[in-house]
Amino acid sequence: MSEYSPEPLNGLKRTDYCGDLRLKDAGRKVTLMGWVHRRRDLGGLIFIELRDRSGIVQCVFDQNVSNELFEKASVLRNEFTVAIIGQADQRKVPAKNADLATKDIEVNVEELHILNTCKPLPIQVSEEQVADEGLRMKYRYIDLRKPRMARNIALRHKITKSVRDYFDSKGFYEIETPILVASTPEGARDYLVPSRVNPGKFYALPQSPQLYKQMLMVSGLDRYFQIARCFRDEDLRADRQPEFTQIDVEMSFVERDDVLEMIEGLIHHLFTDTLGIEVPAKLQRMPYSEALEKYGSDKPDLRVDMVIQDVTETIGKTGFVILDNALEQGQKIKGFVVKGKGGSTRKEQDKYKDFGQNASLPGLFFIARHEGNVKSSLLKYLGEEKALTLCEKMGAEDGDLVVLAAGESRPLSVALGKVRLDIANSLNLLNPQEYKFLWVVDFPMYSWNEEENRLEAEHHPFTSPLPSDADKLESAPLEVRAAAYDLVLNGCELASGSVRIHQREMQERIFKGIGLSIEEAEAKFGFLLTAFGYGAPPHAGIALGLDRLTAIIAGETSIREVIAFPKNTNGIDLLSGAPVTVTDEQMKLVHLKYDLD
RNA sequence: GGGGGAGUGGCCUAGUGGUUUAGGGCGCUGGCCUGUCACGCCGGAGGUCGCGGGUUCAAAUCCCGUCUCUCUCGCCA
Repeated sequence: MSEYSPEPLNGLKRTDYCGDLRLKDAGRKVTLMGWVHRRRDLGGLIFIELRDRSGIVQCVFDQNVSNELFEKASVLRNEFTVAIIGQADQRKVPAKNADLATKDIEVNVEELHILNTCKPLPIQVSEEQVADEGLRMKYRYIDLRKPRMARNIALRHKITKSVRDYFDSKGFYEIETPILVASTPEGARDYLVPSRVNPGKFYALPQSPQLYKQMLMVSGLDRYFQIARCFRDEDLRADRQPEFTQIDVEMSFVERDDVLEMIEGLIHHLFTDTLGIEVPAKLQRMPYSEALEKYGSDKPDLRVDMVIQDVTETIGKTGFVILDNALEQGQKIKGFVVKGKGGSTRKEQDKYKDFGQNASLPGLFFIARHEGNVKSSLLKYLGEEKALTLCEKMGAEDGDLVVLAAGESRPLSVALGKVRLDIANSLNLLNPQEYKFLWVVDFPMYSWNEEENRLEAEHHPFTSPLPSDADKLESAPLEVRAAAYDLVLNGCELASGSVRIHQREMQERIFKGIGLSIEEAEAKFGFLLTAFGYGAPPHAGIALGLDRLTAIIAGETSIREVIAFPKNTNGIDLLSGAPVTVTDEQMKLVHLKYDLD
């Protein structure tokens, strides 16, 4: 390697981003700045793929044009930082790399400025091999240079921009709410921040801006949104980070459908803007009870049309001990049809049985219609005629497979829901390019918390019950439906919201319902109850998970691929090392002492 | 808190008790090459096989412990 020293910019100005150059730029003199993505040194001719956040363009150094320039270019190595001035021209030889957006153009270099060198890399920027994720996080600044990551980050920007444009056009204010807030008793664990000036007291980081956005409605600000960071001190997953971002929305003087329509507009706008995909103006809606009955899930994946059907009546008493016993215990027999799998092998059916096992369904039965025949282990109990009637009723034609199981109604549906998805997955029926949206509505108000032996709010305790069910709040609380709604995309919960309570009396009833004493309610949420007494308007809102939304649009399975600096599964930021120990001096300042076991 | 998977030069990996002096690719490096495009060709450096202990004549390979990464159940109003 010959000697050289990095140069200053010296007033150089970039004229173009690498990835933006096209045939129409041929003949222009351009100044580019970026990184050496690849070099191809042919001896006498050097090709450099120059990369910046926009993409890659080929640059050419020809020894015959300038020997001095050529010598300088020969020291370039991967990820050197350079500025290049040259003539953009149509490629002399057509590119073999047809995927390259800049394939029609190359830059004949006239000036090269080496702005910085680069040591051999701990992870490679080229995308042929993917380094261990821990290493990627430690060297995130290199990882983010990958075209795919740059694309994801750009997409995220585009989405947030699009969200802001949309809500602005609809008369929403973007309002920041506090990050240092009061700890709340319900829900996830809070991150705590000790207060230096208030010894022994703590802030919490917000799990959501819920109460503040409701205060904004009481304030008469009418329409609020925020790209809001939220914090939950719970264990991590591929789709769960301790800090995550929500598109948080609240509106006054509206009912449920006004919110749904507003969000349908947003989704339509977003998908057109980012993917060029036309989402229906009105999205399908389904009550929670129906979603569980038909799909065994409160977030059904509608890309798969295998619908769970209750065939208890059709099958009736068969003489088959297992099914008859189930019937006697008041259990149900349910199943669904797998299209085109009537000829499935024993091995495939065994695989489906494994799916059943994983969903804690010990017994899975099959009825196969194949080339005019009916095959089933149940045949000797059902008889061929009944089996056929069952198939017809379920919509199973020749060539299809019926999957059946018995159990307690609700758990059976849930288990079959899992099996349904596993089978669909194994048959590659889940097309990632297909986007099936669904509003799940009429969620239950409460669920029973076994451990704490009390009711808890299924959504959150600020959710209004459906007015028609409110009279059952005390007498039959588990039957009360809430004015809550989820937006589901391909089996993934994208958004969750509700019509809020805006009257003190109703809010007190709900707090009481979840076992919060008057004193506790007053201590934790007194300001909310007080505020409701001063002319709180009817209001409703929703929050969309920006990370998941972006991941789905980007075609990524992990939200870490669309977050610039995510944390690992232990909640550690491998780049900075956070969380870290602090000095005794710092601890003393915030009046804290360790008590480590 | 529980369960599964993984850890081999800077990176990705092959190797499941002895043919291993741990093989290949990328990267790095010396040389050749004027139209490559994951350029090509010839050479070179770089490894206590995560760490500690054990079993064995012999351990990257089997066992135990431990650390790290990852997936997952619980948890996530």
